[in-house]
Amino acid sequence: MAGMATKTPEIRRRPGGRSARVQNAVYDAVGELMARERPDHITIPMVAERAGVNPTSVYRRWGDIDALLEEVAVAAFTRDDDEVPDTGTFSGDLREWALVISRDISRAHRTRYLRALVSARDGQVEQCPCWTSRQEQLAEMIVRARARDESTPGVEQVLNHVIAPLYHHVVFGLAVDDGFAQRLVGDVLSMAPRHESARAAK
Amino acid sequence: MAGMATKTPEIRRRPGGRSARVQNAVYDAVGELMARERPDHITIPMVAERAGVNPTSVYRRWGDIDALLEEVAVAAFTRDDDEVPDTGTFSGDLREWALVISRDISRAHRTRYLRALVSARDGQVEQCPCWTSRQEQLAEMIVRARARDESTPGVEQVLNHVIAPLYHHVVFGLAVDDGFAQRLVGDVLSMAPRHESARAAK
DNA sequence: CACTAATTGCAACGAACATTGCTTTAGAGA
DNA sequence: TCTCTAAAGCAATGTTCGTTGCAATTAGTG
Repeated sequence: MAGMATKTPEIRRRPGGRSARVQNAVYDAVGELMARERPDHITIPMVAERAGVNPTSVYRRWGDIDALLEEVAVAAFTRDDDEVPDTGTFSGDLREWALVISRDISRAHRTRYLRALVSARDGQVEQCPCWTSRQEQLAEMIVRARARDESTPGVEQVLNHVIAPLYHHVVFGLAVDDGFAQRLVGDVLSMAPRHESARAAK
Repeated sequence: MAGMATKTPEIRRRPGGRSARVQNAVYDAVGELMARERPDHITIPMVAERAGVNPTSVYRRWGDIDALLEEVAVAAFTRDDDEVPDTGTFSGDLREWALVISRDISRAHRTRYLRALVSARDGQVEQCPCWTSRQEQLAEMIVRARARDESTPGVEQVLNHVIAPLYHHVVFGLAVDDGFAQRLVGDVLSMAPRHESARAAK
């Protein structure tokens, strides 16, 4: 599962045909298996059988199970259906934003994918589209708040004290509920803002 | 790798004999392999060969690779050589404590074991001895500080805003250095203390 | 409608892993 | 020292995974 962010989600040469059907079947099969099996116990014959596809096809197209899982994981995380909250106050924005993220990553299959990403990577996990998009959203909220002359924590602080604890809890199997997210937001809002460069604020 | 905290580190029936030699050889082999191979690519024949031991012995004693990796991981994390800092002030204690932990978990093989734990678990990772001992240390520091009439953040806050970010960075492959740990401590010290029950403070 | 190229399915093969019955070794107690 | 027994080694076997050559199918193109 190496090379996560390097592979561009290129369009298949024959989008409407059998290739696409096979790909979808395989994706679905992976999704179903991820819901009930540990990632490192998933094999290509497994997904092939569940997808009603010949294992050879999977081997040829993806090479090994890591590449396949990686591709599906990226696909699962890379959808930008989420919009940046704009409630009028930074605390409101942050609260809503944290809730969305918290509910998102605490869904069962999401947790699996997260863990898969972690265990698969030798090096950096970040630089995945999902992460950078989150950072950009946060930066936007902060810029807007500061334009309103609000005092806000820095990007790094929010990442460290809201995102990190959320992900930590999810990855380590601890409970994550709305209250937890809210408490984190309350904590970070009560922190003294640290001076930091505006590099992350685009 | 399920059942982490359930297995007590029982004493082998023949501590001085061949069993112990085999166990040590296997443990060492796992350690070496963990340093250069992803956990889910490590097989029993691999460790057996490197340990100079018959694979059958490993199969019989540990059952499968997950149980073996789990046992070694616990052994690696379960050593209470760390003592609680006592600098006279809570901020000093916390700083030192964070540094020790930060340096500990950012060592290469430590990172591996952490990731192995994460990917191995379906349920909770916590309740491993290493975690609870950390919590107890923290609680002790807080009790001492409050006995000196210092105002401190709660146990949960420190866990969320110091431990969680540290582990998050390690697990996700981001850089962790002393400065990072220090910044986290600074942040949490500047937070408004939240009222919480004293359940964690023993 | 036919042609061409890509992709899938099929089948056979080799390699690695996992299991089991039996033998041998070595530590512990009498 | 001798005996006993738990654990390790050995060898044979079954299973699953991964690879490869070849035929069949399918989707674009003229």
